[in-house]
Amino acid sequence: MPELPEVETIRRSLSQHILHLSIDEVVLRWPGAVEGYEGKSFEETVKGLKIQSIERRGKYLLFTLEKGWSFIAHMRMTGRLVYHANSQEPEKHTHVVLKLSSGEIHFTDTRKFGRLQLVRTEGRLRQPSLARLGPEPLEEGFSPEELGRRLAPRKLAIKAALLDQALVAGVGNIYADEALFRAGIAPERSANTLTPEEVEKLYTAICEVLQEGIAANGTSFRDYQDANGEKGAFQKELKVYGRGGEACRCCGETLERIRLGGRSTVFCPRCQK
DNA sequence: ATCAGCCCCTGCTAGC
DNA sequence: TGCTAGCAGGGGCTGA
Repeated sequence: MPELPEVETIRRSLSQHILHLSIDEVVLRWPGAVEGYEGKSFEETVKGLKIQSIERRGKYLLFTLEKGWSFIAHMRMTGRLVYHANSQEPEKHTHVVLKLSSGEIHFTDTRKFGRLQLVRTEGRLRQPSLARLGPEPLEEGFSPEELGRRLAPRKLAIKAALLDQALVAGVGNIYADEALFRAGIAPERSANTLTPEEVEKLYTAICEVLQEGIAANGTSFRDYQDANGEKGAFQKELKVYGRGGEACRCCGETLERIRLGGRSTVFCPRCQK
């Protein structure tokens, strides 16, 4: 599940290879993987355009092309963007191949939830899903005070609140569970019941798990890999995610697994209050 | 405005 | 062994 650290790792690894290369040919093996263009097809529109930059916003990757075009990629659950220096046979679930002036990018997604969306560069940030994103947690503009202001009117479970991309961008199921464990906060707590001290702890925990996640090149729990096909290492650091029924690494208590916000949630009933 | 619940999709696993 | 039901989940959408 690519979350902020995984998407950032993909961005960095892709940037090593494809900046300033041109897209010579697009092979659309499953048309449902691309959306958002008008008139000419995705293939015709991006053909011949150079890739000028790759940025990240939340869990989205933003590719700026020439002539005022950009495309936005979202991996959702199982999406991968892998660079191959030499031409490769597409895998079973490779939906889009971008053949570049040197090498090619394969967009592969088993569950077909991921998307590439073509937009005009200047309208990109007004694109609805990007426009509603909350602050970048590792940049200026996110602080304990800001987090507290955003949690204050919310009555839903703090775990569900952290998954809301409008609250803070880029946190998903793995890092939400890990951050709540580090902060010692029970996931079912109503968001608006956190004390200022707890909000501060949560803020610190979110920043730490994301930074450590990036430093480890992400978490490869199931499918995730970066643009070089490399796995991450943060799964070794996970304290609660995916460990329901096992012993807490901190106190030995059996970790509980519940559903919150439609997502499986693991926490320690002794360490998290 | 907020929020719970459903849907999309495939592969894996538990259970019979 | 071979089948099916259940589960995994990000975000868009619907309806309360």
